[in-house]
Amino acid sequence: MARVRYQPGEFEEKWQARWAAMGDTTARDDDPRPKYYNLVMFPYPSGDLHIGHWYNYTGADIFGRYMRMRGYNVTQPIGFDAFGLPAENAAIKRNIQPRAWTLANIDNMRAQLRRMGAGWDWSREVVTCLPDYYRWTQWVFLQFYKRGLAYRTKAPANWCPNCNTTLANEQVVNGACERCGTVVERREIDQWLMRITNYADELLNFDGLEWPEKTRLMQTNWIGRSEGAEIRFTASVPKENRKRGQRATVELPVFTTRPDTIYGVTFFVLAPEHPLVERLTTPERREAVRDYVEQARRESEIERMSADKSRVKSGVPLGSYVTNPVSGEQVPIWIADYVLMSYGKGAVMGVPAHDQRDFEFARAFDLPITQVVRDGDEELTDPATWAEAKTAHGWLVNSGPFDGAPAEEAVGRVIAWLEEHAVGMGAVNYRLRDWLVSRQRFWGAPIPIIYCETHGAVPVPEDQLPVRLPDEAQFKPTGESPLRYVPEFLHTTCPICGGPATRETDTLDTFICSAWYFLRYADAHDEAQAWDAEKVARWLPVDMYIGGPEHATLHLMYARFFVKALRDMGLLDFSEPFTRLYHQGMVLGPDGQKMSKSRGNVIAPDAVVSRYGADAVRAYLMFMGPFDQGGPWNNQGIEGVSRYLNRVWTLVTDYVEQRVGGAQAETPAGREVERLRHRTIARVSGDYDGLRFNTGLAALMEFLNGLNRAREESPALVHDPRYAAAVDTLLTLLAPMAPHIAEELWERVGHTESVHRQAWPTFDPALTEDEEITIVVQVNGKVRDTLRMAPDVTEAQAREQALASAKVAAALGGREPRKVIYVPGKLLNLVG
RNA sequence: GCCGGCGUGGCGGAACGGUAUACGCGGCAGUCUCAAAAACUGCUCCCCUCACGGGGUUAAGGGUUCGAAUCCCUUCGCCGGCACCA
Repeated sequence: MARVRYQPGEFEEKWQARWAAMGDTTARDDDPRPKYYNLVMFPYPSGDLHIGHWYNYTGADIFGRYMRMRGYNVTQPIGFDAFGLPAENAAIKRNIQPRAWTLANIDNMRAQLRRMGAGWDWSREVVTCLPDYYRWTQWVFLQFYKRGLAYRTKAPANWCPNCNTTLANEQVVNGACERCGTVVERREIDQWLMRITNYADELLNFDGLEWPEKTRLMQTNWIGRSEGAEIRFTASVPKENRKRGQRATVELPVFTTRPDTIYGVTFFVLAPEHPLVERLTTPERREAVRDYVEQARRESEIERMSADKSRVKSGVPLGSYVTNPVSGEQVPIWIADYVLMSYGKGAVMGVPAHDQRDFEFARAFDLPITQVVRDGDEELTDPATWAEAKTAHGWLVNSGPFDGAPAEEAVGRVIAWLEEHAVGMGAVNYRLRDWLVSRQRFWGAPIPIIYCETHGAVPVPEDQLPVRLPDEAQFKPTGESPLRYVPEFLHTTCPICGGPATRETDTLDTFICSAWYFLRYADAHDEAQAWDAEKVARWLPVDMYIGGPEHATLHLMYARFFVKALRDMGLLDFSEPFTRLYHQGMVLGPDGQKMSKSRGNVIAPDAVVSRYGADAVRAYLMFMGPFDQGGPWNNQGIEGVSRYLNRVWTLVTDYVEQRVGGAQAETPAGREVERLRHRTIARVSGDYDGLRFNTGLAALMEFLNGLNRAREESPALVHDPRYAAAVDTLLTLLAPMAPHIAEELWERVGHTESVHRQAWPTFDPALTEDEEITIVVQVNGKVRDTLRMAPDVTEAQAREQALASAKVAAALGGREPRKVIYVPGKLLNLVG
């Protein structure tokens, strides 16, 4: 008789349709069970779900299904992060509109997401490019604007000449555009920023969060908190109205982490872009300075991204001098591109003796080097003979009133002096910069601001939102937003005076859309407000967030900032969006390399799903290795997992066939089956809790192997109710990982209610142990024998048996054990 | 350069400080078959031994411990992040 084999194609889609009709994955707000918010990073609708999405979402779905069986009211919402550059680039390339391209992709990806068999809560779907979503993105932006957390300024911005837009600091990688790799330029333009720096300190606090250590560290380093002092140097400059001979004093503050080295300042350096450069330049230096500034502007980003950071320092003197407010000394002012306008005050006090970069600069231009810190009682040597700066903290020398101040105190004493004399203060500086959010592109949420000649920048009244994107635009590489060339969009009237006005034509960074989408999921279709406070209080914060680690300093930091700011506006009553965070690893191509079209090593999910079924793809992805590690795809690996599912199929269908007729009766073999069942429940539960799906599946494989062996040895097992329980447990434990086959077989076994509605099985710890255990006997730490004994064996009994063993006796060679280590139920070590 | 992570069979990977190599892949042998595929069974870290058995092995070296893949130190290699951050 031909056996009916496991053919997932025959039932997977049937169950997907039935589950949709059942509605179990649609979480109700009024469900009395405890809530569980199981979130995945929503996809960008690029066209197709790729294997990385499958990996991410399968792990999340297994966890969500598991939590549902554990009795939680789980929501696992899904949506689309639908604004962004690829749509616009596709529009340019194919001469279509971004909206049509995006919405078609979304339709396709919805079907692919369903084909995973994942328990999505479609009732909460959000699509960020639709007006009923971006209306509220604009509203959120205006709340930030009203409180001064969104502002417009003219400042140097990262400009990608290929994408024709500005970029956030976080989107610049090694001086190049994160998206296209083009070297980023600096441009002075008006732009919108979000005041994330207000929250720098609070963002450093991760208390109560279950986040990967690595991610917390990355954010911490990105924020880059340094403690030190602000010190105000002064310089004399010609008065701006240029009355002959009249001079004014300007302040030149610096930030330093080493105020204790203040007496070692021998020069002063400004960033080439520093606003006071021109005024501080003497006439005879004007030309050289202008050349250097020009050169730095042209080359800086390219040069600064070059790997060789030890390149020779460059710079030119301005011809003028600053006064050191502590020592009263005058030192020359230089500009040099090793000083960055974007960090600190854009100016540094040059202390070549105790800072390596200043040291190199002084060497390059023969500037004096004065030692002001000594390390213990060492003899002072001539700094001209040093190979590098002495950066250790120590005792002050050559430092006027501070001479002899010890390491611990020196910094504090100098700061106290600065404060007392009102020329500086203790200060904290951050590497983090405000978040630049305006993009000179079409396919984003329009910034809801109107410019009026008399009233300036005026926010669009909230009841007039959304500011709709026009249906069509022309895409030309002008460097300006295409919206500028849509007259119906551009021209409007001032909300205050009704006079002629123009709209802001930049759109918002898509990271704004994704910085609050997890709030909208709680109340996705509210037409009256961004979210209902009660619903958000019901569902937030997110209990589990699973997504890639590449967003550590982007989305994950922006979302934290948004939640904290919205909390301070009284719009939320919690401080952190994501309680538990988990990063899945990356699926590599069969060659162990990152998948890419050019390498030809891309695995298309649709193709493998049609060949092996969704369950096999899910299970194989999880079996590949630890979930946070990912690994190379192996075509034979999925064969193996598919074979396993086939064996499950065979075991259960055989059982259904063979149990017919015979009377129910316990068999001796049933005892071991029952123990195996309990042990497996314990293992799989623990593994699912910890997202260790690879070992969870290994346990399920061992379970199946054990059941096959037991039934082979005692065929009467099929009539033993403990075997029936084992079959049920196998399917129940498998259900989160391979939901379709589990459901199909569950029905074939004769159950009428979905396997996914079953309570997660419990286990009795007493039954997870074998009736007889193996005690390892070591002599001097080397294994010499193993003993089969009762689990409650005492040390004396174990010792007696061990000494009776010939192998042990031989190893001991007649000596008496000097010491005996006994680990109950596990091991006996005889030390001779 | 700085910060973090990781090195275990031919391969992916298991191992509360307690029998290293679970589970799977691949390979070898067998059952079934006219044959193949599928399915099933057994073997499969290295060395010595026909065997019984013994010795060795978690990148390399050292240390702590009755006992180390696991903890500590040094070196090498790979991966990720940051990078002239004052």
